[in-house]
Amino acid sequence: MVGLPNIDRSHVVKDVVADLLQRALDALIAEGKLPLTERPAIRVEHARDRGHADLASNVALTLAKPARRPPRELAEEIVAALPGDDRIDRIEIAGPGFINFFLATGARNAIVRTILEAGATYGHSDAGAGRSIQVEFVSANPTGPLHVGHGRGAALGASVANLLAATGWRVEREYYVNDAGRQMDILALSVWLRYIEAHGEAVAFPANGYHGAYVRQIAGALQAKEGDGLVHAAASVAHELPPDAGDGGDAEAHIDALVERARTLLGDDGWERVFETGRHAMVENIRQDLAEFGVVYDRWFAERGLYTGDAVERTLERLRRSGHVYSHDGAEWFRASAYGDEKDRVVVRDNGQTTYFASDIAYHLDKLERGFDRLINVWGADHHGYVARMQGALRALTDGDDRLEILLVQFATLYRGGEKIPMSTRAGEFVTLRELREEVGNDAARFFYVLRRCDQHLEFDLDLAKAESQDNPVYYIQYAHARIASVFSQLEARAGTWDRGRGLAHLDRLGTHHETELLAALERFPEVIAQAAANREPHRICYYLLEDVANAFHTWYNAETFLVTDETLRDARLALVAATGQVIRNGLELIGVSAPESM
RNA sequence: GCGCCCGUAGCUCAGCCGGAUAGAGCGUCGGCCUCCGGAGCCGAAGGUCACAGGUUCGAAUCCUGUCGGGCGCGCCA
Repeated sequence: MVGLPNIDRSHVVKDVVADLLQRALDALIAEGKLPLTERPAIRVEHARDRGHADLASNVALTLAKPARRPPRELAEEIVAALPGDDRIDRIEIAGPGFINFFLATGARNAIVRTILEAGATYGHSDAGAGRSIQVEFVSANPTGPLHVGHGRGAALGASVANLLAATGWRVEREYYVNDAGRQMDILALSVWLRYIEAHGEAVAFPANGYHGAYVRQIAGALQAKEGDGLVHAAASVAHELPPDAGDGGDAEAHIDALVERARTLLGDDGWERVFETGRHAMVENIRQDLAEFGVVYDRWFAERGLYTGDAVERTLERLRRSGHVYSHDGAEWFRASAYGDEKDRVVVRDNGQTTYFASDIAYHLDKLERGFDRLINVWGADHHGYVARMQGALRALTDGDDRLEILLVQFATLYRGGEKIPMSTRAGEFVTLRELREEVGNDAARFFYVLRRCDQHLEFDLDLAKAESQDNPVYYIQYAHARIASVFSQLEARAGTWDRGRGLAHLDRLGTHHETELLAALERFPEVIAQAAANREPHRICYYLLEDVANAFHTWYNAETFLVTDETLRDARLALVAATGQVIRNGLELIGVSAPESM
């Protein structure tokens, strides 16, 4: 993916205009008419309101101050110095000093050829210049199936990764498997309790254990692998444990004691086999779930690996040496407050155990050592309290370099029949990603998840996502694509063929209002991708496809017949139809949604 | 109490590295139409951009404060 070709943009009218303005300014500066020391950056924008213009520039406004001239007067002078171009019909100066360009009919037609020639790469660019970037996302603890909240992180992370790849970054997608903590011990314990329960050794299930049905399934797998070799009598398991919450005790103390008991009864080897069965089953469950969702990783990084080696200790030692970690009150602290965090954070507890934060720093040091130019983490918004310390740690490890970016994803709420679906992790009310996918389909799920900005709460309307009507935005876009395929099969049914060369040779036959609108939308695609990638905002792709492309296409389709008898006109229109299909496919690809030929 | 995110049309949301008369879909109201692909097409009404200051030639957009909503503030993971 390194060295994506530089795309020739001489056919993109917006760039043509920017170039003309640049030349006009250069000329004025050379003639001494503009007292500017540096060459100003030119900005040309698509006019929001077509009544104003097709393209507009505010250079005269921004230059007014440094040039000490009234903006309108400046605009007049720039316009007078503009070289001619037959793609521009006329130029006006409006409002406080905008230079408005009205394009000649057909000025944008050349984009059709560009799109058809670039095909699947149309819209891509090389802004990333082959630099490397790692996107770490989802990274849910493998203690249960993914739920709908994780789905949003998955859809966002995958789409952002695609956007970066499309803009010339070398992207690596990674899942950090938190398989080393106490929660994993509790999963192993839960599995084992269900396993002995299936052998008639029922122990009261702990309040803080994992109650989900999937635990019994894993217990079944354990049974298949181990037979009854790991069964212990219920009485020996429950013997003299501190009381659980239901018996007026402390749920945490109870379950920790149960874990210890299981370890003792099973021995290191037996415990490890139970643990590994649970870990493996859950990681595979998640991997499979995501793969079905179209989310595939380059690497699954196991937290456990940090402990089998000396990564955590090595990281701490490095921070101690550089003075970022100090001892206090029997614990060791990372000097997070030096990097804008509210306070310093413990990395080694007074009992000698390292904290989760310590292994997270070690993990991120590992990322740095792998040489990524940039790192992106996608986190649930409930983790925002960790942003400052994590970025602080990264700066401490890189001498102040700001290489880690964290995208926080707000919560998603599901609605069915206008009613909010309650979402707690309590058994029964838990909505998994798999259930959601099965109900609305992968396409709708991927689309709705990234439809909103990630820092916006998401109201996910299940009924709308399932609707086969044009109210459903995914359907509306996919329908445009299917319609395009249908136009060509319709042509075939009438024993006609599309002469692509003739179409491209007669693009000047395009020029109606609807065609011009559609052409303008297609021309904008590379900018939309560039901006979506730079801001990590895949929702822009959704809105672009929906409001700019699909809408313009449907409107055109409804207004005009493509399959006319005039062959040059027909072939030119079909070229535009084909180009539209290409842009829709490319856009949907970025957000992981399929582009069906028929629906 | 402190910190982060968000307050835009009746509803759900775009627009936010400052730019002209703030947009879309749904809903509401009024007209057409059944045509390559199926309730579709065209149009209208509807907004002090939460509020108050500030910066600027120009603010929904940047800064400060207030109010409202969400989330987070362990030697938990």
